[in-house]
Amino acid sequence: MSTAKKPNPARRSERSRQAILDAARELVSEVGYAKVSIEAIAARAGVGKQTIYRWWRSKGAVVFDSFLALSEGAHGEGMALPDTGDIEADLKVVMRATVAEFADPDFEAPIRALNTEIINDPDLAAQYREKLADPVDEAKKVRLRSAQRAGQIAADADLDLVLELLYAPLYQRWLHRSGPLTSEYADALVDLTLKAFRP
Amino acid sequence: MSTAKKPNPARRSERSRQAILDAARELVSEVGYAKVSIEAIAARAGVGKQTIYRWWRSKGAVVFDSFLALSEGAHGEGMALPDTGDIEADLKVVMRATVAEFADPDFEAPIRALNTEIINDPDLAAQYREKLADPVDEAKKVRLRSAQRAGQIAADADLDLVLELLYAPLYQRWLHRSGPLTSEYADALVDLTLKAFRP
DNA sequence: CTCTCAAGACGAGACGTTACGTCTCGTTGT
DNA sequence: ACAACGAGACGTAACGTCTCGTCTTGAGAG
Repeated sequence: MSTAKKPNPARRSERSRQAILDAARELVSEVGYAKVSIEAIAARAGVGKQTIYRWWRSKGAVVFDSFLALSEGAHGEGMALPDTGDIEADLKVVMRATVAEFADPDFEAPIRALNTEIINDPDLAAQYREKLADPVDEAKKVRLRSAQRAGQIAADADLDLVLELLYAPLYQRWLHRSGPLTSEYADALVDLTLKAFRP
Repeated sequence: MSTAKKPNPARRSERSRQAILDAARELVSEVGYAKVSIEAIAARAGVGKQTIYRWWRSKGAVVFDSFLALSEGAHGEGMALPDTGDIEADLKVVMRATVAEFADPDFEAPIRALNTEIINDPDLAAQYREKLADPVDEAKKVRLRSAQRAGQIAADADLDLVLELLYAPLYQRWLHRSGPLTSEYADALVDLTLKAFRP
């Protein structure tokens, strides 16, 4: 029997929750993830430390939630990929957009922070996949299935594998800073992946 | 003009250096990277804290060096890949070995710790590529060039791209715990990559 | 080639600081 | 009313700097 007393979520202060999430996001951008402390988040949010410890189990969880809140609401129909009937062209558009996104310095710090936490915390990793990665991947798979029906991709292709071949090299190059992320690189990945999964 | 006084490396105590590196490696295995402190390393090594701060600029740098020391000496001819003339078979052997390595719990903690540091410290990332990744990649490229001469891989293939297609999906799957790492998976990556780069 | 011997790296640990996570306090809001 | 709240005190841990003597070492003297 766990003696843990559970706070009542119904009485939770939405104002404080928002202030904490905002403060966390701001601080990560300003001083970098490693230098952010829970005390600093509490001070910036004008909140008692206990209010943070009551609802989150670590700094990583707070920061993770603050990022999650950002991309919420983007989970409607707006995330459907373009479908012109030309899978190569459509994928290149999407991959080039991803490259551009990774090049934005404003995304650099938060995404690296996110990855740092995900690597070391299986719980957060699961939450990340469930709330962020899986929905986005599913949207991409919708487009890939359409390509399968059009005979542009092998009908028996493992779509998870397709996505890995497309995105993992890009992701690794960015994470390790092991090479330039250019439009040409994005195009090359699309060409190679389509060749690998050609019917 | 930097006013920093530089310690004289010629007078450095090799005994202390080794003790620190050993202590760091042990502690990471025992309690996990996040919970390792410089004070604990110093205590375990029987060394003054200043001796650590004198030669390393952060905990990450110490731990990184301790891993680096492990794989030193493996940089001879012993790291050449098998070359039976059959690139598919040879790559599958190597990839299956990599999968097995990643599955070893003893490697789990150190490699995740290493990646945590590399993501957030461009300096360590550069050192990692120079001292570890590049030499290993070069050995793999030797085998790939042999395959190119044998007409098993397109002569104009970008070998860095070949390696990324092979390893990045594996690496990402392990890092994010987003799927099982099996021999079948390793084989699939080899098959797909070879198809993508077929002449 | 051996013998000094000062420079400086060393082990130990004190120091002030920061942040941790827990724990009261009154206060506020539902 | 009661539980979550803002505020902040508390003991602990580790930070990075610093000052002690002590021990090592390499360059010059013999």
